[in-house]
Amino acid sequence: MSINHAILGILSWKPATGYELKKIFVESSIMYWSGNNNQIYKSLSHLLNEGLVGSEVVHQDGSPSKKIYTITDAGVKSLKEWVSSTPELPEIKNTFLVQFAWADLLSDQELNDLILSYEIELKAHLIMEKEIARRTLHNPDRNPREKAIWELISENIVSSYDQELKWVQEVRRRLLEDNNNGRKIYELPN
Amino acid sequence: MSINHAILGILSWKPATGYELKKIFVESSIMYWSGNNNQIYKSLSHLLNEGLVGSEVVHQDGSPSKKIYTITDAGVKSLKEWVSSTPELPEIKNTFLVQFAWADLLSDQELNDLILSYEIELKAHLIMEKEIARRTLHNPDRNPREKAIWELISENIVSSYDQELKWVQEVRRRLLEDNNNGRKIYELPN
DNA sequence: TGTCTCATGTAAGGGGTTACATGATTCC
DNA sequence: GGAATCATGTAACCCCTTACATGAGACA
Repeated sequence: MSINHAILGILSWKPATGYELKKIFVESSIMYWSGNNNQIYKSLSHLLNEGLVGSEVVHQDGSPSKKIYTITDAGVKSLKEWVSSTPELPEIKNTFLVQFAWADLLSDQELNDLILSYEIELKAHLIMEKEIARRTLHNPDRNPREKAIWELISENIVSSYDQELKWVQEVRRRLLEDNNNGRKIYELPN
Repeated sequence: MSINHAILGILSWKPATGYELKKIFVESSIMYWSGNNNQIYKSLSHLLNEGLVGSEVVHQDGSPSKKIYTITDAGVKSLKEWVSSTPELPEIKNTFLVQFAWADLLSDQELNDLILSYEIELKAHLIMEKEIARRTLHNPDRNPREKAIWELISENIVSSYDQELKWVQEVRRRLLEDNNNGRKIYELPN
């Protein structure tokens, strides 16, 4: 998938400017990548060339002029085609796991610090995701089917970070617990 | 993190050629991205310039000559620094969720097909990941701490795909179950 | 005075993919 | 005869990030 599809999707809700699209991307949990000017403005002019969106320039006094983009029938058709195309697997790029893979280079103290800082970041992020989910859920313009869909999307995101947090806590428990009194240093699983 | 760190990590186990590195990347679950020639050979010549690896050309008859890369002391130092640096959050780019966000454009039949094809892909991938995990685990060259680390890494990966599979099954249950007999169409959670 | 919001864009560069090129040997 | 393995590399091209440029009005 590319940013083009995501933009068509957002424009299928309502017309928007590049600036508004950017805000939606940045605040989104599922499309947070792509939230930068370069791609958005490039993609918009590309979609315009392809006839998938139309644009109208609106002059304002006080603020700069803006270009409002609207999805065309061809755009809706292209969006629907993409939505029903065979999905890809999620791409999980967890660089902490790569660091952790060579964590035996570290002392117990350094390893503890590493795990702890990951845990702290995860906790903060999880709170943020829950807040985004909470805000996303009460949107009155949705039919019951759409409501169910967005509920499931939020559950997916929150539970993935939640699971990662549980995992890192398990890591700490297994690798570091009782290191100081020397009873069971590396407790292995059943 | 960049591919440079991952290459240094692999070379910290034992010297290797670009070709061997590529195989390790491709077969790996945590570094499967980056398994392409372009990056590997570029990165190797960059690491060589920086003095983090050394190389030795070995001529063979029957096969092409190869360059065996070895990590230097500076390389080990740089690796250790990176390993103990503050970790990043995982980057999850789940394009299925973006498709799913606009799934209300689809009929029940089309939505069912979409969900089912995602489920099938996930199942196949999960089997593969479990197989990789199984093979990864019995490595005799590891001390107890390293064993525990790799066990935890495998658990992380398998459980993340496992959870995704459970989620998609829950999606199907909530959105599509009993659609045909019309009793409860979109059952909402408690 | 400085920062924030609105608003559109460009420049430079890193990261990553797919495909191609070469060429001998081995296996089916 | 065709594909796979070993082995190094290049070319063209997306995707994506960070930073910069411009410029008015609002707010502290």
